[in-house]
Amino acid sequence: MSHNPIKTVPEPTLRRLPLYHRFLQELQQSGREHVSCTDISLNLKLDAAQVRKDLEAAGIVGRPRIGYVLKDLVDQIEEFLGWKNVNEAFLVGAGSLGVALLGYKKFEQCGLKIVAAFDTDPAKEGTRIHDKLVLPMGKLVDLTQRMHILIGIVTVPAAQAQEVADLMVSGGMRAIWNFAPVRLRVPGHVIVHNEDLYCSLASLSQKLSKALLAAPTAEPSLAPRKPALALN
Amino acid sequence: MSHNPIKTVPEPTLRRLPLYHRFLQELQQSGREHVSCTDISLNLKLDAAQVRKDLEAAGIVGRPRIGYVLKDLVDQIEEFLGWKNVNEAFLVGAGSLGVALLGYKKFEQCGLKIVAAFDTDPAKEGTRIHDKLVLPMGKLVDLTQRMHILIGIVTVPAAQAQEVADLMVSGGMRAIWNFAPVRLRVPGHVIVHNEDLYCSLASLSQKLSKALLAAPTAEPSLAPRKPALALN
DNA sequence: CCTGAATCGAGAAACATTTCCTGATTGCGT
DNA sequence: ACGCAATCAGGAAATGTTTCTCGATTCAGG
Repeated sequence: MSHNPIKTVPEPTLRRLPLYHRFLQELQQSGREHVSCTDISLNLKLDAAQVRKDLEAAGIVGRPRIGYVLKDLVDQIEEFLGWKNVNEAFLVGAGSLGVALLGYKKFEQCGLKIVAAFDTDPAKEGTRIHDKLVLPMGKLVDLTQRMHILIGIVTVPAAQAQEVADLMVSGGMRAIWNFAPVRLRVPGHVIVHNEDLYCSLASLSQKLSKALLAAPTAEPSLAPRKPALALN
Repeated sequence: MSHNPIKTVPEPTLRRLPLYHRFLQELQQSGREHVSCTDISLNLKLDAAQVRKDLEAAGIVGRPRIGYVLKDLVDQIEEFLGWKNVNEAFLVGAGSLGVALLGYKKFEQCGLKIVAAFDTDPAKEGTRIHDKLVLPMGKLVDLTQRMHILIGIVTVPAAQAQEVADLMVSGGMRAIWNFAPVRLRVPGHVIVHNEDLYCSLASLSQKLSKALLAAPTAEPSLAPRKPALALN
């Protein structure tokens, strides 16, 4: 692929494709053969035109009056998202968040196989979490290199995140999924995805504040509220 | 809604404001009094004009040549995001992800106080996690009503998420922070924020696939790779 | 007090995304 | 075989977001 045959796909589209994928898989189990954009849009409460454009962006074509062949569609979405060729990943930071991620079985169906975890805590060294071995930080760079691991998942506290990212980069990783609330500094060839809960929360709380100003109480609940209560 | 006095702020802006806030707090600790958009943009690698527009959207004004008064700026961002008046929240699903969220101490500084957790597991009932009481599901609706809890956090498996959301809504909650990979169906007056890791992952893996096609190997690492290794 | 540089502010332009519209294709029922 | 309705496709319009440009304001230095 010399001169970019892959046109860049809008981020919003990328984030909707998995939604379609999930719904389509459900549909498949109910024995359907074909599906139209309208079907998808109805289920996900989106605009049908948008669904069509998204699929178009992923290079998927359908047939008038029929829609898309369900099986092919699921396949093509997976292909497009890169979920066919599974990438191995290391996770650093075996705290509760890390443990939670290690337990997400379906990541493997989405092209992500977490093969090991790393942590500074010597007590965790050598144990297994969700069947994945926990190793000491010292081995991170070496193993990343040897095993050609391309994806790193950062679930350490903010203060250590940059340091961990540096190790990942020096081991040759190309993508970092960062759950720490900091912006990592990495070389240009490394992709960083920040999963910053505080940013999400900001959006939520601002919208709630706004909504409460507009309509302080929800539609009156059927049952009258009982006296308030303190929890201790 | 009568006539909207609060102009709607772009979602991207809402998600950048916490970034500014975090950087500004650091700056504050280093004793600075004033800050310019340029300072912020340099640190976060954004466009200065964008920073200015974001602050403008939040209704914040600065002074030419000086910039913004650091203390006021931090205050105004918090005010705008609704982080001043703390909202209480219930978390449902005390699995590892739930436990992780219960441990995020800084949520309180961002207007979110998780006051209790709920879980179906009787073994967890009555225990405390990060100092928060775990209660049985049966008490969710009643307590939500009595305590006027407005925010619910869903950290249960996908299969139970809708059911939990229904309970939250029936108790009078107005906002749901959903970590389950499903799209919840809720009445129009309820705000839902989906934290769907699979959607994030899709974006990451697609970009990585694309990047690997363009440049299969990173800049050659200094040390030659050692032989690959299997982990077991 | 005047000049210059840094900075905000506000509008214009460029760009991205979503929504709308129209036309072409296909299968179904008659 | 023929029309009808469902559906994709592709372009146009509308909307939203980012980037650019220029003028106004303010402080610092001579």
